[in-house]
Amino acid sequence: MVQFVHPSRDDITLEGVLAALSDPMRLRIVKSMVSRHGCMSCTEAAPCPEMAKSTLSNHFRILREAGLIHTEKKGVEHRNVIRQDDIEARFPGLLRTILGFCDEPHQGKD
Amino acid sequence: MVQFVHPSRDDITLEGVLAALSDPMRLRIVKSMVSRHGCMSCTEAAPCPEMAKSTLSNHFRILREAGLIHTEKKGVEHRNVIRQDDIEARFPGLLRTILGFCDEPHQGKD
DNA sequence: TCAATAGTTCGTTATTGTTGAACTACAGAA
DNA sequence: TTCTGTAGTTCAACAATAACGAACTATTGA
Repeated sequence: MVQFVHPSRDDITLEGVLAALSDPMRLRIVKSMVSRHGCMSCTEAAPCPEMAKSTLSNHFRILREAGLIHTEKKGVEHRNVIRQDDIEARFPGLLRTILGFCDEPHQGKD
Repeated sequence: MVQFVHPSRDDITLEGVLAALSDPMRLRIVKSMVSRHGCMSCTEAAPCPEMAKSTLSNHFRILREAGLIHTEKKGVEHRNVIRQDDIEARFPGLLRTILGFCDEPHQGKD
């Protein structure tokens, strides 16, 4: 089963986005997804490996329901993409501004 | 007594600011303080009159400890000012960007 | 079919938010 | 000075949310 809830562009709220990004772990998840600019599985985007799977899953659900990421099933894993266009359309400059201030996590920009 | 805790400019963190602003009530408090651009007592800046004093007090404490506002005692009330310069120095454009998206609360800009 | 992998859901525990009541601090009046 | 009213804070209780491990589902490959 596992139905993914994705708000439409217009249903993305400022409070929702800020609340989702107010958690350091989620901020790092989003940051690495933006710098990668492509799909990432939940495990790939995990900010630290010792985090419980259930906690990670919860963070992705929050990001998803805030409209920050789009998730779809691809085989055994979930492919997550940042909804950069939607966020930009809704709150121009917001994501860029916020992410510009947080430190690079570890991504190698291969 | 009542010692106010104000982080120094450098101790203001992005997560702290985002967490403080991720609450709709606090967002409205900050918004009205910015548009007023002057001191406001806690009661003046209250987003809705039916909110419990203790809740309001807690919101102001969070904003204060996040470095968003500066509070000082003035007679029987507390004068709160937004630390716009500090936030701007630390995270240029952040406050302006965020506040630009949230609706005007009610302030009449007298 | 069986085992392994990627995530989700559930139940428990810990942390945080909300509220009314009691408290502190100050201002003005008597 | 003392008394009263006002502005906020602190405290204790309860409610909501977050983190975790364990059990579960779905898919892949042997």
